[in-house]
Amino acid sequence: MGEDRTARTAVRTITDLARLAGVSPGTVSRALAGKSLVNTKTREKIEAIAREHGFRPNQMASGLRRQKTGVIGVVIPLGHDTRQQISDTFFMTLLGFLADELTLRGYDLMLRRVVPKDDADWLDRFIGSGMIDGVIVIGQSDQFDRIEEVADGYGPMVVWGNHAEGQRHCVVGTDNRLGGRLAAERLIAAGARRLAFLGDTTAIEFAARLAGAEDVAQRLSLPPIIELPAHLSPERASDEIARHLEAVMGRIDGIFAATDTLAALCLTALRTRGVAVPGDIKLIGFDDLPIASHTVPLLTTVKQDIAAGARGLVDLLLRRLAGEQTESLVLPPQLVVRQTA
Amino acid sequence: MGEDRTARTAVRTITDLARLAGVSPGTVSRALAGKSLVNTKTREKIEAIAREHGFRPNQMASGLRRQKTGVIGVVIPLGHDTRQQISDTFFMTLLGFLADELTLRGYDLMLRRVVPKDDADWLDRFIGSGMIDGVIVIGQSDQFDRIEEVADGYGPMVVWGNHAEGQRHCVVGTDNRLGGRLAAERLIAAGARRLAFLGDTTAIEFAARLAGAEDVAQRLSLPPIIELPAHLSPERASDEIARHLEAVMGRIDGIFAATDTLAALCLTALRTRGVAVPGDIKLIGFDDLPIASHTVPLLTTVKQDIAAGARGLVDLLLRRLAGEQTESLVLPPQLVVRQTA
DNA sequence: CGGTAAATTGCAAACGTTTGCAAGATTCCT
DNA sequence: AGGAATCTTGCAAACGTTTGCAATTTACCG
Repeated sequence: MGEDRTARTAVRTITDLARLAGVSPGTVSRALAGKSLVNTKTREKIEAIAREHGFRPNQMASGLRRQKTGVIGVVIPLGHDTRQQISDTFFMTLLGFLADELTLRGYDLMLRRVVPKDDADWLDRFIGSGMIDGVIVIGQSDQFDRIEEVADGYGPMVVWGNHAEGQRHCVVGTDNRLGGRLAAERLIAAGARRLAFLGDTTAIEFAARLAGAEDVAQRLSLPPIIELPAHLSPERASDEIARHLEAVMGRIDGIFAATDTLAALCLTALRTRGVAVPGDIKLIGFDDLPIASHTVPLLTTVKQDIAAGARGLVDLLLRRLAGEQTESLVLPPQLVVRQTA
Repeated sequence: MGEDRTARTAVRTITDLARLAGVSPGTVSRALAGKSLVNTKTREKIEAIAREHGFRPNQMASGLRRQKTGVIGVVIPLGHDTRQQISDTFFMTLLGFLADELTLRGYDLMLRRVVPKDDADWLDRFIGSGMIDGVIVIGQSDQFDRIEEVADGYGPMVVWGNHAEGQRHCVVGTDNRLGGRLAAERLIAAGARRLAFLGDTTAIEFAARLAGAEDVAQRLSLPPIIELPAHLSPERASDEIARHLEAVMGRIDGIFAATDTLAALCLTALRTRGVAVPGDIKLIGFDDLPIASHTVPLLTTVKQDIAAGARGLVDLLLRRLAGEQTESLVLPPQLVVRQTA
């Protein structure tokens, strides 16, 4: 009964709590904030009451007053292909690591997926909402210019993506060009000479991967790499891949897929038409997603260190929040040789 | 130059904007809210100025005043196995669909991953933060009781997971028991008689799947199903699976894996030891993740409709926010026959 | 014990928005 | 033209915290 009575007293606000403790709201605020300006005994009493009633301060009010929210925005721009990242294991895994890393650093994560094409204002709207202290953009998609503009006037932003000479926004990402070189070199070491690149190069990360491969092809005076554009969503990609193979079969002996997902689809398509891998065609992917170690034959690929990427993103963002100027962070990819090349 | 001057006038608050428009803040608020109480001409003028200066109202302040934030919390409790869901494609895909669905309905998404073991207070803390209007819990993990308690005093919560007789919290999920039946029936139809279940049954969803399979085994007077517990993270699971196979090989001819991910690992392990699938052992998974259509041989599995699940979660939550009482939603799983059984 | 320094508290004004109420301006009718 | 009805607008009080400043209490010292 007595317990009932105390439990019944709803104590939602710091003022309720203050009344119960017989002090002023200000004191309660200070006590809960753990500042040293309040008497130890008072603090303990207040903490006890707070615990007993399960009191939690309203973060909205706190955020408004302090002009900071403790929330980091994470935004995934869905480019050309709206359905793109939904199936994209890479981005989702990165998101998982980001959530962990941010939690660890005491921040909450607000997720937003946007379609820039329908909503030119996507980035400013998020930043201007007053809900977030900083923003992490996952993937530049085709929004490089928009991001550059924003970066001029807004500090606490870090982007996952490709690093270009002289760009103004702070980016974390794999050295895609180097990755492309590694991939091409591996294909060639495995005996391939006439290469194709599978993937849509309007995404600048992919373009950079192709460029790296082309570096190698040129250096060795191989024929130019054939581009085979493909969407990332499995439904669409399957057809596209089939058509591409139809067209180029016999003229190539090595395929560099922009993504493990594409590589896996490609592998299936090749098997369907009875093409031996790596016998007739060598194949290499990118990312080293779980799927790469489940295909038959096992997929040779270029690994991105996703956990390190997430750590880098958060680290740089928090340093920028603290007012620091930060350079971009370019992570080295790593060749993982399995069976397809 | 003129443009420079106007652009320079920082207009962050509704009051700034009011001053520029020569009206009171209240009028600006009403104009921007699109209420009909303001003169068309005034509204247009205000909207023009707002657009010109890229004004966005502060959502924190708005949220505080209106006592609603337009944000839905999504929380993933990491149970027994901390690293669990990070690699779990299923949860991540669900999250992606949730993000889409919430955006569509005009809500933002706040993501939190918690380790209940280290933080008994995880759910109340999130709810009491004042930052969210409602919460979606992805996966009951081993927190069924905690969730039940909270459900008694807090309406706007919907949980992804398993539905049990007479439970008090509103849940959306696949009929796991039925799924288990479908799986067992398929294994048996393919010729298996001595079944094993691969997965950790302290997760109640998995327990229900096993229960469904046992229903069938009992009905047909087959020997009891052998349990092979395994973690979900690939690193740990591989070893565990290898050990399990070592122990039971020759005594079973059908494996029901709790998850496609486990099934894929299992398939690899079986190939390593030269066991023919489906020749010597039939195998079936659960979920129908992308990986299921990339293994060799292709994985037979029980499909969960993730998109429908996300839609259901959001729909029920919004109805609860509107004050409605809602029943749980149980989705039918669907057998997808491929090559492993 | 008087007096100063330090520690502790209360007061009240912010943070930026929304909204009930009432005042002022228009419109419309007779 | 006079007055009621309807539109528009402004005023000011919230929403729940935090924090500078000042007032009060306590501790300390000679």
